[in-house]
Amino acid sequence: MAKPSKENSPITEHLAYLLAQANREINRQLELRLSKEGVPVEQWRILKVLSDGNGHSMGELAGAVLLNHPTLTKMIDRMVSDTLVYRVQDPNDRRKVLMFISDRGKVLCKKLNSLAVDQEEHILESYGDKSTSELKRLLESLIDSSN
Amino acid sequence: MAKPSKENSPITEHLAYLLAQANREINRQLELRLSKEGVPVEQWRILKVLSDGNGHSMGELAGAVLLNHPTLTKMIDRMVSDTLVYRVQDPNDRRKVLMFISDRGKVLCKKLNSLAVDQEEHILESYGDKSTSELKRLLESLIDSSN
DNA sequence: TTGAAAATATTGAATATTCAAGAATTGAAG
DNA sequence: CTTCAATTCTTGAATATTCAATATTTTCAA
Repeated sequence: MAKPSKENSPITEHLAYLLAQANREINRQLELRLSKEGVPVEQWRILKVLSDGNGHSMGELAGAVLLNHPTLTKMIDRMVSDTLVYRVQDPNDRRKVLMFISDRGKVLCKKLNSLAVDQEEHILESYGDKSTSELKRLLESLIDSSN
Repeated sequence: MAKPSKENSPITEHLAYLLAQANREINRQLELRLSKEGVPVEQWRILKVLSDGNGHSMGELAGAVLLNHPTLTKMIDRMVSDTLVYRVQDPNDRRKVLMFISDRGKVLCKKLNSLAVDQEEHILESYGDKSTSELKRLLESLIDSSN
């Protein structure tokens, strides 16, 4: 009898595929909410990271918001035009640029946060409290184990 | 005393962010393996879906491999140039195009499958059998509950 | 049967992302 | 000190993706 082999297993059983599918779906829902303010998900992430009021370098930001460096530069250019954030040269290391959130950025960020909370609550309802926190735990540990 | 509010929670605690991060990491690893054959992840998915030998319409494929329609068309154009797949007009509904995998495509798909299995095994080792299957179960159910 | 609406796939222009190279600054070895 | 390698960010060209419009075929109501 044939040994059960993974080589023929349908793509829908692969972890990589399930992650892509779930990510796509949740992201789509979030995008839909944030589009009420005309803001892409990445910009919300940027604002959220900067909303601690501290300066964050481009490299740091790129890692935090899951964008590569040149893409981030260009997105930040747009956000600077929209006066949501601003650049300051790091006085301690002039290779670096420190990004700060503006007052306008803070106001927008608050609105976006509440839209995002709406979504999380919607997930909690349809998916369940228990499952959600368990899923988060497992994802964190997967990310950990991948470094 | 302050009511604990989600509005200030760091971005790293949002389900959408954890999914994006995990997806990014696992996808990066898979990309790295498949790059040995010079094939992007999406093309492997396409080959895998087509490897049942049946014809699949573009719309069906687009859904299955998580690409939107025009992007898929252009990727298929490249794969046709590489003689990995070919188009046949659906005789029953001539609006549709049925995609088939070629012999060359099948050979490549086998190699890619084994590279992908390598990765899944690597995950099983570092992350654990139990966690992996539990994570898959939760992801499937999240995807279900989102429809 | 006919004609309007829906479904399917492709195309081209607009937009976004990525890769490779460049500019500026720092670190550190000799 | 001086110089060379490493770090950080930006830029421009190449590539890829997306949006809107188009072409073709089917469906279905009148």
